[in-house]
Amino acid sequence: MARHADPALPERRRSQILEAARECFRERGFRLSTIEEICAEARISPGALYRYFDSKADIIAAIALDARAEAEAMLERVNGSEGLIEGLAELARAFFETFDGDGDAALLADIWAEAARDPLLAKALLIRDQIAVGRLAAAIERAQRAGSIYPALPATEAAEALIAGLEGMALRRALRRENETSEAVRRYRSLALHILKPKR
Amino acid sequence: MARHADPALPERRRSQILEAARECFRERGFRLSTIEEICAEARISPGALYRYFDSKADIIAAIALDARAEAEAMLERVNGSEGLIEGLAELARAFFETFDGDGDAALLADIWAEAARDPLLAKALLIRDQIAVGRLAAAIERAQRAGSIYPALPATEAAEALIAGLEGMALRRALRRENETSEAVRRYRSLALHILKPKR
DNA sequence: ACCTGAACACCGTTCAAGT
DNA sequence: ACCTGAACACCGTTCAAGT
Repeated sequence: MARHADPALPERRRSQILEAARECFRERGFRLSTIEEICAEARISPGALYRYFDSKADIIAAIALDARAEAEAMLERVNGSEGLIEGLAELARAFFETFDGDGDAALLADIWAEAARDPLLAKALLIRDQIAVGRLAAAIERAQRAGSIYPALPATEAAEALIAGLEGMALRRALRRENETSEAVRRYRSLALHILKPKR
Repeated sequence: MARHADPALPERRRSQILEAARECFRERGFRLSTIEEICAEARISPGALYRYFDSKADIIAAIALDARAEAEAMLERVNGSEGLIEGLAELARAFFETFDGDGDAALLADIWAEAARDPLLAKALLIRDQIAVGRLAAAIERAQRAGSIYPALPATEAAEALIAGLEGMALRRALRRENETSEAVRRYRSLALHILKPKR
C-alpha cells in the first residue's frame, strides 16, 4: 500500500496555504481574515486546510517562525561582514522593509499578540530569538577583540539592547504607518554607533 | 422631561465595564474573552454593554488610552525630578510592573495589534505618544543645558530611542514571561546611562 | 431613560461521504 | 490518501419588549 502518492504534496500544500494566508493577513489582518477567504485564495476547501494546520493560530505561528528564520539568516550575514555597524544598518533596513506598508506592520503586532498567549509559539520564537541574540553577541565580541569597537555594554547586553531597540522602533513605525525607511535606518545606525562605539 | 435620572451613571457604567473587561483580558486575553464573560463579570446584560461601548475593540481602545495616560503621568514625574536617570529607571520599573505577569504582558501586545489595524485608535495613541516623547525630550534638554548630561544623540532622537527601547524590552519580557523586574530595570538603566552620558 | 435576553449573522472547526 | 462542503458550535451584535 503506497503511503504517499506524492511525498512532496504535504509540503507543497502547506506553503500554498501559507502564501494565501500571508496575502489575506496583509490585506485585512489576522482577526479580520476568515478561513473561508484563505481557502478561496489558496483554492482549497476548509476541510483540506485543517488537514495541514491545526487551527488559524497555527497558521500565524508558522508565518512567525518563517519570519524569525529570515531574521536569523540576516544576522548570519552581519556576523560574516567586517563592518558591524554597516551590517546592523542593513539588518535594520531589511527588518523595517519586511514589516512595511499598512498590512505587514500589523502582522508583526499580531504575531506578538499570538505569541504572548500561546506558550508553544512563545517557546519556539524564544529559541530562535536566543540564537539571534547569540549570533549578534558573538559578532560584537569578535569586533571587540579585533579592536574595532569599544562597546558601552557587555556583549550580550548590547546585543539584547540592539534587538529590543530594533523591535521597538519597528512597532512604533507600524503605529505611525511610516513608509520611509531611510530616516529610520539612519536613526537606528546612530543608536548602534553609540552603543557599540566603533574606533574612528 | 428629565434627560438623566443620574448624570453620573454613564461614567459609572463605563468604568464598571472597563474594570470587568480588564479582569477578563488579564486572565484569557482579548481574543479569548467573550462579551458574555465580560457582562457576567460586570453584572450587566449584553444589550446594556453596547449602550456604553460601540464594540469589543472599542473596549480595548479605552483601556489602551488609560494606560497611555498613566505613562504620561509617569513622564511628568521624570521631568520634575532632578535625577533624570533615576527618573527613567523608576519609569521603567513602573512600566514593566504594569505589564507583568502572564496576563498583562499579552494585553500590551493586544493593544498594539488592535492599534495597528484601527486607524482611529492608532491616531489617539499617537497623540499621547508624541506628548510623552516631547516631555522626555524636554527633560533631556533641560538636563543638558544644566550640564548634568552629555547625550549621545539629539534630545528628540534620544527620547525616541529610550522609549522604543523601553517598549521593545517590555515586549521581550512578555514573550519570556519574565516576572523579575529588578534585572530588567538594571539593564534599562544601563542603556539610558550610555545614551545620556551623565557627568560623573 | 435604561435595561433584558432571545434572536441573528458570522466564522472557526468537524465529519460523513466521495474519489 | 486526499478532498469536499454541508452541518455544528460559538460568539459579537442587534432589537423588540419590558420597567
